[in-house]
Amino acid sequence: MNRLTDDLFGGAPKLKTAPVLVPMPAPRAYSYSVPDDMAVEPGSIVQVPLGSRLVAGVVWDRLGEDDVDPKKLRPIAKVFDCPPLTKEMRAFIDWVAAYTLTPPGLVARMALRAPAAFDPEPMIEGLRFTGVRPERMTAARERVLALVDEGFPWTRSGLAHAAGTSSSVIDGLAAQGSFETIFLPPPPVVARPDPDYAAPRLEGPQTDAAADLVEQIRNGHFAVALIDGITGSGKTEVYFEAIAEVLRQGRQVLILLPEIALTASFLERFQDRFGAKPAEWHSDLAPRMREKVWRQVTTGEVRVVAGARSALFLPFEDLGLVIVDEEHDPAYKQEDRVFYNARDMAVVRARIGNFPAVLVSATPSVESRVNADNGRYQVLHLPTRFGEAALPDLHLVDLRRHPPQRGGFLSPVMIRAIGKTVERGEQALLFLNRRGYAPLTLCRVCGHRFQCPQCASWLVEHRFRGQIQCHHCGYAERTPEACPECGTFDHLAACGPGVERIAEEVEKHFPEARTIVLSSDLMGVKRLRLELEAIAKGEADIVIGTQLVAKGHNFPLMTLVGIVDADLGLSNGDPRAAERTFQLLSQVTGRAGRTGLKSHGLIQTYQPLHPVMQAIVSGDARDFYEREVGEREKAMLPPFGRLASVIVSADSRAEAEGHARGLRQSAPGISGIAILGPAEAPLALIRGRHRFRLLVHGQRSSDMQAYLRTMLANGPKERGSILVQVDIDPQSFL
DNA sequence: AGCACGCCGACT
DNA sequence: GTCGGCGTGCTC
Repeated sequence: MNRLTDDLFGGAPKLKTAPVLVPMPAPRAYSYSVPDDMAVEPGSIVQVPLGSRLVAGVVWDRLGEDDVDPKKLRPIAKVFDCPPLTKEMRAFIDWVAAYTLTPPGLVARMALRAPAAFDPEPMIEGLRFTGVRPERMTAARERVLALVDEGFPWTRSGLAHAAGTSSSVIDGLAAQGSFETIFLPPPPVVARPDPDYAAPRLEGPQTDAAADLVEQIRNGHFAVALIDGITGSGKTEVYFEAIAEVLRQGRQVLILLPEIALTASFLERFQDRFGAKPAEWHSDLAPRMREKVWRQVTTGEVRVVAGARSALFLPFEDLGLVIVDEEHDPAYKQEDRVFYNARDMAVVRARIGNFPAVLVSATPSVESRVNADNGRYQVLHLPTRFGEAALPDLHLVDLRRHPPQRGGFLSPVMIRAIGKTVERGEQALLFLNRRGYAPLTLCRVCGHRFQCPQCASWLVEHRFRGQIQCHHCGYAERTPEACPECGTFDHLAACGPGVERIAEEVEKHFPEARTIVLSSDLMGVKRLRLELEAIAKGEADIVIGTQLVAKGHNFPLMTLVGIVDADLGLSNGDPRAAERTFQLLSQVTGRAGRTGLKSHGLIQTYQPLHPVMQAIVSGDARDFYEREVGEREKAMLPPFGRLASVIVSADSRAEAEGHARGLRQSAPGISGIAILGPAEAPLALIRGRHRFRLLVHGQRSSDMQAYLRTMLANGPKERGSILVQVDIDPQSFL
């Protein structure tokens, strides 16, 4: 008995029905009738009428309680000729939906993000030589027949092109019976990677780590490994061996990367090892390519996908391994529509599929570190650099002892180091994680500060563009010449540095040096790639960059890395500030020393004793992580213990901050407040329009609720805020 | 989420 | 007189 077949009419004629997840925020699947001549099974991808339009949906396992009026049932329009979603994929979608409190239809929609891909790609028309030679021979015909003699099929235009003729020659031969038309399967988007294409280049601890991973793959069960290795230690080469083993088993592999790390150089590295590129999956893939990749992933034709977080929802035919590279990267969090952290959901995907997951980072997230300490993850440690690479010498520059000149932001120590580097013909990288010229502008006459009219943040001056901009909401206006408050001209003062201002200072000290600013607002991705290539070739002496210089690219001549303001970001109230700063500074200083040249890092700070600075210069982060775990416990951030807590949710960070301020004043029993984005998975307990969560923890949750009710009742922005008391089990994703 | 329906302001 | 803004409500 087909369990999808429900007898809705007692003795009346039987009507086949099926539950279908539709791309809509309904709490459960909808019922559709199945035409007599149609066969569906759980996982079938179908087209159904919904309101006035046709949408793609998935036949689901169960309907749940069903009280829908049978008269409302509409028939499934068609079943796509496409492999059904596997049982694992369906279980994954249900799990993610339940965990993130997202309607299952919206999660399923993420797996169907390739509009026209559900029907098979059309076959390619090809020609094969029949052995029949034409009565009359010509030179052009001769050339064509010489090519086809080997018996392989050709496309009509391909053959004409290869023979240097027009396609009418081919048509003429076909009319003589020289060719038969055959249909060829569409070409694969990428060639099959060969696990034994190039021998692995492994040494020392890499060999053991790779052997451990291969062993895990051979066991073929769920397990999580954390590759914890410093920059340049060869982490990629190690997980490539795990991939090779999965390929030998004939199963598929998913490599998750933060979008920005999906570079040509990564794909080339993969190709060097496996003889073919992985298929790419990210948001700006051309639609046609997107469909092909989706299709070939479902059929198993594509064996390895390298993708951004959304690739996690691709319906693999037989996934056998998931890798999460740069697992600490905040880009894994999706904070719109469906809120999830792809790193955590990758672990869930592996558990449901009963295969290994590998998390990779030079600076693991505190969450992963805790999971490793608790024995949930196996740690593979790579403590040394690979090959020629040597770690840069790192030194703190105490800005209290070596202050910059008046009006400047670079310490004399830093300026001397830049000078020596440039003299040697090497490159210097100055890192400041702040776009624009100055983060705050004020009037020296009346004290007016330029503030965004739409939100509350300061307007940032962008001198190259002649604008002042809000980095929060995107508001921008031309830089005014006079103070809008008191009308005074020429008395507006720029406060604090941005990369543009550092460039100005550098140009003053080194007028002959070739200086370039790399900032996301100054160039598109294409332009950026060109600039990065030019820099790698030595076409710049001093590079000044924001966050985007932290990732990926290697600069062989880069022997000095200078952090302009290492303290930036430590004081913004984010409970993860120290961890983020540590990760960012590690990445940036890791840009130096990738070749044999001796390299240095100078870190300007007012807090040389801060644990982040100590961890960075000592290269030993153990104490730092231990401390961070303690701080997290105090702030009640995941992934710790089971807590009785209260969560307030708000529509914006500003609103959440307002609530936090109010709470600190009005509720003395509070022991911790943390403001979280919606993808903090274990806290994904409130849905709706609310975008930020304020997790408040106190001695007694009933007291907390009372405080919160009072505060929200009196607050000016209470609209849309709700209260929930919850028990959180932050480890529940395992 | 998407789309239709519905009720009030500036324009061919 | 219409085009079009986005508020409200519904979809098996």
